Amino acid sequence: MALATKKGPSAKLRSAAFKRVRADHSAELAGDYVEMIADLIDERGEARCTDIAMRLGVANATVVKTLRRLQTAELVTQEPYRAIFLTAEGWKMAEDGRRKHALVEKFLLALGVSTETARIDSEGIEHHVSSETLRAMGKFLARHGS
Amino acid sequence: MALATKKGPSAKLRSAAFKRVRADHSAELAGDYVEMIADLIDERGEARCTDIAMRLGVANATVVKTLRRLQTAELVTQEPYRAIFLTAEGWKMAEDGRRKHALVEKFLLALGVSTETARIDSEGIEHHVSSETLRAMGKFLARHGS
DNA sequence: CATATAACTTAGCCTATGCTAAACTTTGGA
DNA sequence: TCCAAAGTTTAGCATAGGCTAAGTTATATG
Ligand SMILES: [Mn+2]
Ligand SMILES: [Mn+2]
Ligand SMILES: [Mn+2]
Ligand SMILES: [Mn+2]
Repeated sequence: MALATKKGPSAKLRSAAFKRVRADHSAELAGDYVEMIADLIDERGEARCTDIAMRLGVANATVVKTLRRLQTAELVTQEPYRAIFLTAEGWKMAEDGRRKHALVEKFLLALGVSTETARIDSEGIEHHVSSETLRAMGKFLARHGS
Repeated sequence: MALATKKGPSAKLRSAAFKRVRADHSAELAGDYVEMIADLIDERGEARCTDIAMRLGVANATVVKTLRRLQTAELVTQEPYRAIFLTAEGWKMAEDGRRKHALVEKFLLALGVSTETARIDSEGIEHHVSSETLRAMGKFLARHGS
């Protein structure tokens, strides 16, 4: 068959995209947690398991287990039955995440979607936006949107 | 503390975003598989485990196991040691996915990012774009870009 | 100041998604 | 034709991220 076989990138290059997605996803939960913990500390002075569980829409026990991993990763500290704190590294990750998240959300708004949709879609999209794309979104915002 | 406490959406509303992300993620693998199977069938006449494993960058056994789930979900059919086929539902999902994926990728290009970055970022972003955002991207493409 | 309630933790379970190693089929060449 | 290589499947393992139910600690209030 002498079909044009317009072939895309090599298998090697192709797999790079999926590897990036898998890497994004394995960093995602940690990013959302530290961002939320930072928000809770700023908003109400402290972050507690229950608030995180509420906001994420998962069971309390799930939060407890995840926090253990974040402790191992040196992103948070916690004494039993006490509030949760961020390490320096945790704060850095939270702030990077907030910046990126806010930019993506503002970008979607500037693109013309509703407040609700921007809020919801940005929660997933934020984790897959490379720095190059983030810059492009920033430029768009500078031209259009606020 | 009489801080302004500019509070965002209710916890209930907030959790909706994370629930959407979790739902997106649980649909994601199936979407990527059927899209890739459709591509392989179109490009080379048939889809085999090995090709999928190569392109995804995972082990063969992982693909075999995932295909079992997709069979249960009635998205693909397969006889032992034979090529993989899509059901009618599988083709529909593949085509919807291709449309969305292509639009997101073209949108990123129109936004000004490189071919490589558009290809890579769109692989993750496509799964978190609501129909409203997709429409907004379509409008942007109509104005700018090709 | 005692105790009921709220918050937190533990235990035990599940599914999805990954891996390696070993076994089994298919198939193209010699 | 037959057999080695390529492709496929199975078995067994691991981790992440969910859940419920039951136990433990802290705390607010009567
Ligand atoms: Mn997020
Ligand atoms: Mn994602
Ligand atoms: Mn896709
Ligand atoms: Mn994808």
